[in-house]
Amino acid sequence: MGEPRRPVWDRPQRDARPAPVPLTRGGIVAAAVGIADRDGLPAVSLRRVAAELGSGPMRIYRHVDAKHDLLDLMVDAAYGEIDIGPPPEGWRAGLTAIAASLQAVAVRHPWLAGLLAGHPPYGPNGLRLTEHALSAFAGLDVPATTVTRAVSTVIAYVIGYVQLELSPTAPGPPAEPAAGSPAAARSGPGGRPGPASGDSRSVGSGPQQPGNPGADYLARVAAGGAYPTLARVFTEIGQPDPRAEFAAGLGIVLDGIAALIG
Amino acid sequence: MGEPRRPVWDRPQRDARPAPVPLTRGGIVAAAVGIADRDGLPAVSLRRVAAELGSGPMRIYRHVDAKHDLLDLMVDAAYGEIDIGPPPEGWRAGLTAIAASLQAVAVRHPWLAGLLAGHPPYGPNGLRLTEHALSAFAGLDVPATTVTRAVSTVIAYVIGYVQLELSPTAPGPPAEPAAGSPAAARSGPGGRPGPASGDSRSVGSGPQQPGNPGADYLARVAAGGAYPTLARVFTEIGQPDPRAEFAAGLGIVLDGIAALIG
DNA sequence: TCTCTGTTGATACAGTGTATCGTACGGCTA
DNA sequence: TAGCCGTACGATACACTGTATCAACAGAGA
Repeated sequence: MGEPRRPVWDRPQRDARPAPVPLTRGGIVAAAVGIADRDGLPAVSLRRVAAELGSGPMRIYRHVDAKHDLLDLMVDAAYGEIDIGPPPEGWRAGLTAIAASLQAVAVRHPWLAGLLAGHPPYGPNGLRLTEHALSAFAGLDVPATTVTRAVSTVIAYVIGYVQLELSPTAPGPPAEPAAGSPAAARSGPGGRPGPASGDSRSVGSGPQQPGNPGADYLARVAAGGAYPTLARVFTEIGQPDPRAEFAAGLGIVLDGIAALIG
Repeated sequence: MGEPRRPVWDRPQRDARPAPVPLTRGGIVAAAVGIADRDGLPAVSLRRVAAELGSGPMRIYRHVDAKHDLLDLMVDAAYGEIDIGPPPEGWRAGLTAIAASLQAVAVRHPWLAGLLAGHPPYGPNGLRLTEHALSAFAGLDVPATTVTRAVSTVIAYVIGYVQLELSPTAPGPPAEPAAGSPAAARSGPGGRPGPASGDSRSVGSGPQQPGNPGADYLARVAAGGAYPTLARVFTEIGQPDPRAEFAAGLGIVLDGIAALIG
C-alpha cells in the first residue's frame, strides 16, 4: 500500500497563480462549502468545484491531494464558523456556548453531520475549539483526565444529537420543502425524495404528518402493537421543540459533569 | 421532483426466485455487510454485492429501490446485532447494557459510524432498540418527556462517541495494519492510507507514535505553542483506554439522568 | 536567448448508480 | 393441454465520478 500521508493541515498551501483565474485553497474550500450548502454533499465533485471557480478539475490537485482532503478542509471550515467568544466565565457557561454554537453550525450546514465520522477535528479550527473547551476548566483544580472526559462527553453528545436530528425520513414540516432549499437539497440529486427536516425533531418521537411517507410509516408502526412503550411515549409527548430537546439533553450531560467535579 | 417513497422497511419483500441462484433481501444485506466488514464501505457497490451473490447488478433492484435503501438495511442489520437481553432490572443497568452493546457493534462494523447520519434508526431493529431503552423506565413514575430525553441523550452520546473514536488520523497501533485487516480496509480503496485505529482512542488526547504522520502532526502542533491547554492536557494524560473512556462518559450521562429523575 | 522547473488543461480509464428494454419464464385461465 | 400475461432477468447504455498520465506552456534563472 502507499506511504502514509501527512494530514492536509500539515502541508503548505500553494501560491495563487493568476492563470487564468487565481485559485487558493481557501477559495476551493469556500466553493465546495457553497455547493454543499446549496445542492447537498453529493453535488460536491471536483469537476463542479473547479467549474465554479472557472478552472479545470486537475488544477485542484495542486492545492489538495485528494477529495478526502477537501472534505477534511470543509469540516474544519465549519468548525471555523463556531463562535468562540472571550474566555468563558465558568465551565458550564463555556461548554454550553460551544455546544450551542456547534449545533447551530451543524444545522446551518446539514452536510456536516455526515462528514463527522471519517474527518477528525484535528484541523486548526477543530483544535482551537478543543483548546477553548478544555480551557473552560482552567481555574479549577480538576485532574486532566476528568477534564478530557467532560469535554469529550459534551462533544460526543452534540455530535450524536445532530446526527439524529438531521436524519431523513423523520417527520418534518408538513409542506414539501421548496426546491433549492437546504432541506430539499440535503439528500442531493439521486437521493431519496420526500421531506427531510432540517431542524425539527428529536429521537423516537414526533407526531404523524399524513402525506409524509416516513411519518405515515412510523405512525402505522406505532399503532401496530409491537413496540408498545414506544407507541405510548410517541403519543404522550407532542411535537417537541428540537431546540428545547437539545438543551435538555445538554443539561443532563452538564449535570453529570457537575456531579463529577462537584 | 419524484413521489415521496415509503421507507424500505415498509415495502414487502420479494419472493426468492430460484433463477439461477436464490436472492433475498436478507441475503443481499448480509453480502453487503460482509463486503463492508472486509473491504470497507466504499467497496460496497451494487455490482460487487451482486457478483458476490452470483447475479447481475440490476437484479438487486427487485429487492431494494436504490442503494440508499440498501444502506438503510445495513444499518438496521447492525442494530439487529445488538444484544437485547431480558427486561432490565433498573434503568441504569438497562441503558448501560444497551449503550455498551451499541458501541461494541460500532467497533465490530466500523462502517456503521459513517452511516448513522442519513440513515435513521427507524427500521424494525432500531425501533426494537428504542422500545427496549424506553421500557427501562417502565416501573418508574417519570413523565414521558423525561424518559425520551434520557434515552435520546444516552443514544446521542454513544453515537457521537463512536464517531470520534473511529476517526482516522487518530494515533493508532504503531504497526501498519496488515492489508486486508478491518483497520486497513476502513478507508477503502482510494481512501487515505496510513494507520487508522479501530478501537483505540478518545477525543483530543493520545500520545505520539513516530512514524504515524497524523500523530506526528498532532505532536508537533501540541509542541508548537498554540493550544497551550490542549498541549498540557495532551501530555498529562497517558494513552487512555478507550473502553474506560467510553464508560466514564456514559457514567457522566447516567449521573445526569439520575439527577434529573431524582 | 536558452534551459529548466513547475503548473495547466486534455485525455483516458476504471468504476459508479441506475434507466431502459428485449426476452424468457412461471403460473393462471380457457 | 394451449395460450396468455405479468413479472423478473440480463444486457446495454448513459451520465458522472475520482484521478493517473502526459503534452504543452508559462515564468524564472543563467
